[in-house]
Amino acid sequence: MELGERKKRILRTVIDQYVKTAEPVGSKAIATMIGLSVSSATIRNEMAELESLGLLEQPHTSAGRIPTCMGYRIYVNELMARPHLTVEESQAINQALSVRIQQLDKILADAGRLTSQLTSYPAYALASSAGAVTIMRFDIIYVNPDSFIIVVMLSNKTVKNKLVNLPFQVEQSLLTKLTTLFNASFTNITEELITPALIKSTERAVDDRDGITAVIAGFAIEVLYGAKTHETHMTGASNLFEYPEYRDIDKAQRLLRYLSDNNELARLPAPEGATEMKITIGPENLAEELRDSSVVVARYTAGDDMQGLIGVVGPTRMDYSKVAARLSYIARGLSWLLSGSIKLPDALGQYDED
Amino acid sequence: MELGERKKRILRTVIDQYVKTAEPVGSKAIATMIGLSVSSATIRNEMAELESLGLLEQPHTSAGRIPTCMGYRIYVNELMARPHLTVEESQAINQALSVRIQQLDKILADAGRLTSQLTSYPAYALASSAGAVTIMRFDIIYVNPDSFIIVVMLSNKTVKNKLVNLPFQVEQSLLTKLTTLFNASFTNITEELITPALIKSTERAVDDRDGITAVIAGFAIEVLYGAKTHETHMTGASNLFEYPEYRDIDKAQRLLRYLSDNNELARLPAPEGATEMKITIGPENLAEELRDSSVVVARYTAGDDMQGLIGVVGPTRMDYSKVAARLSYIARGLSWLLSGSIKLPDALGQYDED
DNA sequence: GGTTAGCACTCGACGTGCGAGAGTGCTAAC
DNA sequence: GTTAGCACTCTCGCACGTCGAGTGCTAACC
Repeated sequence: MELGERKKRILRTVIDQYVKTAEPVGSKAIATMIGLSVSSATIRNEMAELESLGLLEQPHTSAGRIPTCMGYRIYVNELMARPHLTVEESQAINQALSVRIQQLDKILADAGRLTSQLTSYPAYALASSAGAVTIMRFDIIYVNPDSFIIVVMLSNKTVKNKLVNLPFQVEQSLLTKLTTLFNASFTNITEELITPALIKSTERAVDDRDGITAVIAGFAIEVLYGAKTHETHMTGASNLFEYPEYRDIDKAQRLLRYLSDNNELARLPAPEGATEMKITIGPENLAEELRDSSVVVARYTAGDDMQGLIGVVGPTRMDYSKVAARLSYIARGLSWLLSGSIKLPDALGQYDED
Repeated sequence: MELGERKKRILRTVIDQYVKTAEPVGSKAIATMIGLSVSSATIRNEMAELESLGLLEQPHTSAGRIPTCMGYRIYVNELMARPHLTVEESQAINQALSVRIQQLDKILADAGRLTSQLTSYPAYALASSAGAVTIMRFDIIYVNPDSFIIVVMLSNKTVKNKLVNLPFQVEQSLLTKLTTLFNASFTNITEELITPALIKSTERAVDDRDGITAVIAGFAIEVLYGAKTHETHMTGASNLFEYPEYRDIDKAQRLLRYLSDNNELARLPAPEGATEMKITIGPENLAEELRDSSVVVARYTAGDDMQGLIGVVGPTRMDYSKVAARLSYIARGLSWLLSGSIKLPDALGQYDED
């Protein structure tokens, strides 16, 4: 697609203006805004051509023009300004992210909230582990005769625990024996390999008649199962209402319903290959519910196995350049934070697109 | 408030009907629905009186009547049917609750989702611990020379852990010494009592020059801090749009924004004293955002220290009797589940009001 | 005294028509 | 290639008239 310089300028002006006002923009308005000293009639001719190229459209005959999804696509790929964050903005993000080293889920929720606040669009964050997760080690802590704590460390470097209360007493020596056996037989295997047969044989080996072996094995299965599923967070959904495109209740409802379904969230578009960020505009989205919305999503990494996405959903009339810049910065911040570094660097660099 | 039998019957019919249709109900409709063989004119006279008592109102001169908040109050206190759940319904709830014994937060999220599904209103669940939480025991698990796991057990019977990776090596003997010391000095005290001085003196006692003591103490503080704050969950917000009273975008937005603020959720009405359930209608709510909505909330208990609320928010035109019955059942189910019982009883009993 | 039929009245919902305003496409001149 | 001018189109908001539902009131009835 080869566009003349002036056409590009007009397209950009239409988009920038439409993003701000949500009103179709007319030739006269552009003529005054654009630096060039040409009349509105000239602009009209250019706009008519842009329309025949499929980049602009008219909602009805006598209104101004609005960008089509293809127009946004050109804008995102070629035209969009790449605003650097101001010092204040990046400091605010750094500060928000570095407040407290917490569990992954809390960090994710915070990052989502932060993103939503900074962009004023709904934001989502999700984490998933790349490969199959296994248990790397078991520890069983004897608390008192009728309770103990199971601690397991997973291959993705997370630790889970469970407090078990028994309606009867248990010997500390049994727990010691079980610890050894579980570390020998239940580590480095996936959930499916924890079979009833394996549990039974372990039970017999320690002469456990109370089902304690089964309790521990059950916890192992539960933890492995939980690690397979995605951790998702969604914030700022009510921001949607700020935008006139969602004044239509039914439209808003459909999108909100879609976004509050965690399974659907996990299926949202993701950056491919080595790219850091992906922008999906309107009908480019696979999900029916998103066909007239856009998604901007950035990837962050957390150690070797974990990786996640943080994204923003909004109308196709989205301030792509602002959102992309902030999202990119936050994703990098998350990567820093989660790869174990304690402090954020002063500058994380700026947003570069695909 | 002494109402004649017929007036009560009319009020109840108006409310039942209005809850179903969201349309003002007229005298003629009532005359046919109600069993009594009286004409619409009689009903009109009765309704005029009910209006002057402040229990009904007319949205405009020539429409039917709708209940006022005071009308709902009377209904809830005196008139409302107490439907028992059908066997299928209670079985569905039992099954959903007993699927899997998980962490508290997961259970809460599930219970919220369940409530929302069963009532088709937005639901929230929150847990908070009654008294001050302290740490009851510390365990430190040596994993390898540069990492270890901290496990703490809290007075509210929950267990938290953290995996620590060090940029240097640590002696197993140091960790053993620290375990003893922390169990001696950091148990049974609240967050405020973990002072820099206490940390410093522990550090000196074990000759720790690498700051490992501070890491462990930091985790203790973090855990105690986290235990103080409320765990809140909100589900099914998009259900709100089912109801015509929230077709007004601004109204819906205000409520949604309010409900997505966890701090505000924690301040919602709660049952007082020994009552199990509380219904707050329209202007009875303190929060401005809830002035034209209603809240039904039930209490559940989990062991000695923990207690929580599970509630539903919707229009004042709410099916109070259905919601109350389901909520009560679910709250009891939660209490059972969280007090350690493995299996739900077949019947949890039925809803009794204050 | 409570109940009922009849009737005039009120008010919102809905459809229609009309004028204003904005912005366009086209044509002819520069 | 650019510009001014003009007729055209379409939306939006407003006013108006009609329709129907439901009421309040009055007078008659049991």
